[in-house]
Amino acid sequence: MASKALPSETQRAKLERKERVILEAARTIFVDHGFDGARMQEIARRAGIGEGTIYSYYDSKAELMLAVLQRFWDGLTLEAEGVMASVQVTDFFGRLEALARYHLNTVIVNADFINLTFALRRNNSEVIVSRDHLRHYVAVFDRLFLRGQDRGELRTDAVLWQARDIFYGGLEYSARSIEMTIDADRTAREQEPVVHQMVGLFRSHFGAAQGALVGDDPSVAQLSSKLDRLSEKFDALAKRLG
Amino acid sequence: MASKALPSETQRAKLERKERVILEAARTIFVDHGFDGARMQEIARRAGIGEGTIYSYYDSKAELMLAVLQRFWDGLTLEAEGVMASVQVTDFFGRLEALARYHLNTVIVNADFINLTFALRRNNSEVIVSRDHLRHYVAVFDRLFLRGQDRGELRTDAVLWQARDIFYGGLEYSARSIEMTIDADRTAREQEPVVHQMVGLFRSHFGAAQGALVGDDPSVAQLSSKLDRLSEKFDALAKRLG
DNA sequence: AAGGCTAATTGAATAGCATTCGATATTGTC
DNA sequence: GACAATATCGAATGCTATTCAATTAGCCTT
Repeated sequence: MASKALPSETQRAKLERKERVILEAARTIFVDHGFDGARMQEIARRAGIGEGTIYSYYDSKAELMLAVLQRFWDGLTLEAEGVMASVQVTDFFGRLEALARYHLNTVIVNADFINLTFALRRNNSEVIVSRDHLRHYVAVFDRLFLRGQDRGELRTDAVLWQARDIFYGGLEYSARSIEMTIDADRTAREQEPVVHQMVGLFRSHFGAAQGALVGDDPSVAQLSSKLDRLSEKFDALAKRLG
Repeated sequence: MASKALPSETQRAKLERKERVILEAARTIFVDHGFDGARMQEIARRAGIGEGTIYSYYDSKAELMLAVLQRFWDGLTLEAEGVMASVQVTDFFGRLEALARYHLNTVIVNADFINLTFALRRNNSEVIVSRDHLRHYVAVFDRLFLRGQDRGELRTDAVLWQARDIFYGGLEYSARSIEMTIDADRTAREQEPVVHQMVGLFRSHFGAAQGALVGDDPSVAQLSSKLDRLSEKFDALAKRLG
């Protein structure tokens, strides 16, 4: 029985290793040539196996791509969680800043890949990308946000998914803009302003009263000045009383 | 000469009509089946012409797609400009709301198509989608924003492209979320909250001091309670005075 | 350790599709 | 009406994902 389990374990390990080799090769070729530009022959050659062998691991090119994407997003999720675990600050906005910085940079570096995620969606009507990996990835933000609400740093009436859409949507679009201008006017837009912009936006729009330091919020400034005036009147009256 | 120009005019018109027919057919097939799923044969059949004829109008399937996209975005731009022209309100936030409502709805209705825009980008390394039509489209927002700054409704230190990325990025992501939940939990997320959220966000984050009226802002609530306490103290003092 | 059984691997054969091209039809000019 | 130029056609081409019959490697039994 032991002699049965051990070789089978080895066999499994071998298959898994080969699977990794295929995924690695596929990833490289897909990134270099895009989905349609990638040749199954080249992927097979790079993985050091026969063309047909790939099809005993994945049913089609699209599914292979899907597996590559799955791996990619899982890696990102792990990295994002790592960032959240290692960042020193404990307040919501500090952690949000770290996440925003990580995400923006990631999106810029892996732009091709992220585009492929959405490109695949429509390629074959049969194959629709499972959105689970995306859900899993954005869950990092969700946890942070809910914790922020629990700790009273965020408005309790703020809607999670609206905030999430602003966060990821804004950063993704910014990444696109940054890319576009880099090769358009050769004037690279910087990432840091985008990060700070996003954090500032969360502070002023989703931040709770007590924790928020909304120095630049005009409506607060307005009320504040009114309050100051009232305070002055009060002091004047108090002084008159002696 | 006149006899020369007139028939040539007719001929040109004829060709242009045929071109429109091809584009119309291509659009339908692309929307139905996606880029890879679309068969040139089917497009030809639908347009009522031979397969090869398409290639005397467009050099390749990708370029045909490009032409379809161009037409699509130009149409959207015109519509968006129409919305801006016909909306009654003149203040920035009112107009922004109209634009946001139009854009969100458009993105949801034409989701497939908009995905195709970005999907094509990578398909063949030779064919890279011209981003001009996108630039043209977002220019509607740009004009509105700059006008808002001129009129003193927006902070003058707000950066146009950052605001633009938040606006379009947030709405696009929201559209995706809305789509996903519609077929996931069958609980349709509504569009209106997203629109109001976006306008509120612009008000609190990009709005100039004087114009902002953020009634539900908790930081305001906090100041308000301070004001109440001050008011009580005031009343107490006044009573002491008799 | 040999033999047999199962599962994995291979690459040549198949099939689907965009694109090309020589032949055919249409249009415009005199 | 005939000639030139232009537009149209769809069968032939070429490229590539996918299949499959043949071959090999792994594992178990005796």
